[in-house]
Amino acid sequence: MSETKDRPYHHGDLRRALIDTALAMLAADQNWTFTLREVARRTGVSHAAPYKHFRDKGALLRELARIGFVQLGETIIAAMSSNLPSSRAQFMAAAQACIAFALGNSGLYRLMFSSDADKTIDPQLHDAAMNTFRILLQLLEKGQQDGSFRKVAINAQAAASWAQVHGLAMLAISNQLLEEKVGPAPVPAALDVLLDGLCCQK
Amino acid sequence: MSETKDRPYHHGDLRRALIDTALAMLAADQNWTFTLREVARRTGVSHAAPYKHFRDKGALLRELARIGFVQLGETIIAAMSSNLPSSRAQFMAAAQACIAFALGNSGLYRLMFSSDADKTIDPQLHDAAMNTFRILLQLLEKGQQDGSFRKVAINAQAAASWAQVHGLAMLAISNQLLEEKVGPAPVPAALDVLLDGLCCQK
DNA sequence: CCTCCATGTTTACAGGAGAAACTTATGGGA
DNA sequence: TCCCATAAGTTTCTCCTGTAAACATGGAGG
Repeated sequence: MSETKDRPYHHGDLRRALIDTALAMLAADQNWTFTLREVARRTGVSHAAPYKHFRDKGALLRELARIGFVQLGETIIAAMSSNLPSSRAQFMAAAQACIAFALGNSGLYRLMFSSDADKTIDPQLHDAAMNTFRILLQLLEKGQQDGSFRKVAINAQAAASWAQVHGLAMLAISNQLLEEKVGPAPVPAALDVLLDGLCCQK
Repeated sequence: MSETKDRPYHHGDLRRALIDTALAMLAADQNWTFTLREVARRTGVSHAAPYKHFRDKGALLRELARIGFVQLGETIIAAMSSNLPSSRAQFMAAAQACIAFALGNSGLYRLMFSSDADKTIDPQLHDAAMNTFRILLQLLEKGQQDGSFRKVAINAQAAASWAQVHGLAMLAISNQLLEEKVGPAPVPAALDVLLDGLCCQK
């Protein structure tokens, strides 16, 4: 049959193909209401095939979220690696990179922090999220050591920072920072409020 | 027929009954994966009846979220109304009340801020959320006037505070504040970090 | 060369969403 | 007073989804 090349019985890397399709759909409509059958259909495969690679739709979503955390981590690290003068500047760059990522991939970002990406039942996802979180911890530690940040319980600072950045990202995604007539650059302004509490010099 | 009293053809206030059932289910399993049919079933009504009151499941969810915002607002106001010495203390009380509400109604709280409660397509929901947000704005304004808070663009402070409190609430809900071995009282500690940036006196 | 077994496919079924058509009370004119 | 328009429920129907089970295929190892 001439279709052998077009569609060999064994796909080769269906798992990856399904992920790519789902990622594309997620990016296209910025939500994850697509059905597993639709993903299979677009990947050109029978509707039951995905079950050989993912226990259920949730497992696929968690894998997407895991990839998202890896990408976010890379994005943040890239933003920090440019030669920046101070820890404060580095923090600002990292936070803004995170928020930019959220804005550019709002569907994926929301999925990453949604209850559909339950980290308590997926160690791999949990680890990926933790690794990204650790970037923040290391930045805070360095900042405390070089005298930029106040020497307070590191976890309180981490919780405050993480909460702040994530909260801003979510507000930014849902347009709440524009609609309410916040100033021209609400994100750095809000981050400055936090950094004023974080940094030694007022 | 003897059933007239048990189940009159017209329910009386089915809309309210559906909301109550859904609210109960939301509280019971802290998620909103229930089906509309299940809600109808438990309310003792045919599966199509809810459509007379809600366009679809989303409409019901948004109404639940709206109620949640009203309740949250009342909770916060109650927490602030106790005689507190300073604006800083009042802010702390309001923030902690918000986080306590989130912990005590994690399903509802997550729904309120999820994409399933889309504020851009539901003016009533949007207004309810805005009203609750306004409590924070007023508190910040008062704090700036009485000299407690720095006189910075009010919206930057509001965005920072809102993001912070909401972020902490989400972290608290998903147990991320305990698992990562944060100190004994991570929430006030993190809020102190923010308040240090907010307040005039360091 | 032949035979497993991972990877696909087909078939089957229990629900769910929602539309349409039908039924029942109820209250506001004629 | 009667009567019917209408709001509020119900029944029925169609399409779709998730998921399980049984079957097919072909590539890699003995």
